[in-house]
Amino acid sequence: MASLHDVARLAGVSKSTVSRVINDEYGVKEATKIKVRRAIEECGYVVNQVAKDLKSNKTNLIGIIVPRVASNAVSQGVDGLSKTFEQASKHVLLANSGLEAGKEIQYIELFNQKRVEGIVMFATHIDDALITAIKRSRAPVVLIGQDGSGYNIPSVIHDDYRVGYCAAEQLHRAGCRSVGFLGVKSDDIAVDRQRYDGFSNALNYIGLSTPQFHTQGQFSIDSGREEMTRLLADNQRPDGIFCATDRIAIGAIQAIIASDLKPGKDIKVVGVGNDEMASVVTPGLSTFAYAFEPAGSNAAKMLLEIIEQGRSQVAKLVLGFDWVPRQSC
Amino acid sequence: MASLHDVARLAGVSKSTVSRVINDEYGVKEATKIKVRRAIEECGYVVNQVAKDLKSNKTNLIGIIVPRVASNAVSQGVDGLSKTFEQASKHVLLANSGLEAGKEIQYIELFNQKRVEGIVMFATHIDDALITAIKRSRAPVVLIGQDGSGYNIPSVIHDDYRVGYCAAEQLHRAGCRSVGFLGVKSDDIAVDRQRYDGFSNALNYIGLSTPQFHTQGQFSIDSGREEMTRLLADNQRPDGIFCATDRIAIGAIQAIIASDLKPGKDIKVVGVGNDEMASVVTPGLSTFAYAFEPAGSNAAKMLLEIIEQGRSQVAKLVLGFDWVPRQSC
DNA sequence: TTGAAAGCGGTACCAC
DNA sequence: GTGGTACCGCTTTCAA
Repeated sequence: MASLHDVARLAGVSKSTVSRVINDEYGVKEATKIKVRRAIEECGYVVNQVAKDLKSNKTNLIGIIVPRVASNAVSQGVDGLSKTFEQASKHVLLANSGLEAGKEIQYIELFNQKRVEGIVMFATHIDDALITAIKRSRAPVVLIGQDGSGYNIPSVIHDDYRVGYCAAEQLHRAGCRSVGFLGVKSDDIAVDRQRYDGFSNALNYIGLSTPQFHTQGQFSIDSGREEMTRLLADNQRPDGIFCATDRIAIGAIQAIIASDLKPGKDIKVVGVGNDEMASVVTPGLSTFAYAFEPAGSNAAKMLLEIIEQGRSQVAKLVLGFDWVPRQSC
Repeated sequence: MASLHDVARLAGVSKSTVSRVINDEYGVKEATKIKVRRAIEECGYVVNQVAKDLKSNKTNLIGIIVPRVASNAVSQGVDGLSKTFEQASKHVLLANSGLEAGKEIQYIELFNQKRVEGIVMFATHIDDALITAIKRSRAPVVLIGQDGSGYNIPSVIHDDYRVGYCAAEQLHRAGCRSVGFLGVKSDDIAVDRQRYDGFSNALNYIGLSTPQFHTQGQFSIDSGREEMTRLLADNQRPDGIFCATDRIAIGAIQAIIASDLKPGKDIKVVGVGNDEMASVVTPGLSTFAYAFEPAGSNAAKMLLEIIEQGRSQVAKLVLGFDWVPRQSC
């Protein structure tokens, strides 16, 4: 592959001159410019950004770590991130941990070797190893989805506690007296713990009894259906359920229908996220719309501020949500 | 940031020795190894991959260009790509063109400057400028979603012609006599042209009349609903419709219901893709399941083969699909 | 077993 | 206006 040196030889000038032409610097005679441009064309020269990055000690690179791409929260978040970074002339390295433990940490190290200027990570959980890895990282890290601000890691999160609280209020307002929670594994603070706590505390405040149940399934329609089927078979008969995600809620609705009960009437159902699916199921799923793409663009802005100013004014950004009432509650 | 040189000074050895220790090479005395490792620890040295890449003239980098991430086809495809590349120790640069014309071409050039070893592109259309840019690219390019094999560009596509053909057969088998097509803009060869042609030719072969209509909307539920509403208002009364995508089909179903007709009975509806939404709408949407993640992993394998062998055995990979019958047809 | 030095492809300072 | 040269951080002979 042709280098500056080759171009210089071909044009009969020095590397310095070629460099000047390429970078549109002042003080090069028009005639030489033309010579050089012809030489560039002739040998198909393409700038070597690797060499430039080394020399300038700057990569304009941002690393993004995701557990998987094919999820509403992540794919929309990545769109928000990449658009914002693109505007700031940053380029994006994408790493997919595939939910394998330890992979995120490897990627943080790899990204530091690649001299990224910052890292955005979609977190599914937080543990000590991860925190240590983030602390060791030269490149600043911003978290999306889980709150790391307690460990001094800037984070963009959704208002998971309050969404649980509001869910209880909505179910109560709809006349429910006996309710439960379909959650996920408990090390997911944002999705399970926070939403459950908000829900539970609101029930308490309202004067209803604590949740009848708190299942711990997966992030899928199937899992929601199975958990709900099991509960109904167990003779659990709530009049309202709050589901940690819309997919779980949709599965629950299917189970309710399969038991010859009417979701939205016999049992009210509330989800979280406002997945597009929520708008097409029957009955329509009442849910809380989360701002997934803004989560990405805000995280990007925070990270850019940290990169440019050395620190961010905001330690934690909590995004609001909107209640989207449909037929299920 | 500490460099080899700093470590060497701290350990009282030469850069060469430090390099040997870092890369686990033979012939370094145990005692020196220990000295060096302590020095590395002490100054928090992290390998500079940029310098390594320059020196070795190898980046292990792959560029991926997408129109957006938040789409079923793309997000699943990217999962397939990133998993396969990860296994081959390649890293992924992600560029989001945001559907802006010309952006893809800029990214191809940028990726070449960054010395990526190959590029995968999710194409929404193909034009001369794009083909020229791909031809000029040093890094080999593999297309996903549109067929560039006619221009000698390796491509992974779905069997869009045949899906149209099968859709006609399914509608016919379900008793339809008068059918139409809800498409997208016609420069989308794969999604509009191919599916329509297969559909139309099958009708002809079967002995039914050609499609009553061929609309050109967007890739959205709303667009599908609007087009179908307009058709029904126009006194079009097909007994079957084939929709270029599941979202369009879901919109159409909504419009049919809003007109007090029964989708799946008065008007049969068939989609393409097997979006998860198709399984949760009522009536369930009959559709063809596309292999989005395999599209990604196969494209990755093709690209890796080209990078390693210099060329690929396969010029074009056509992925099959499965008929997923539900209530809408 | 270790070190000195050249070079990867650029940039930038200093001469001429 | 243009060229020579040192250097960014690493690897890799070649010598010692």
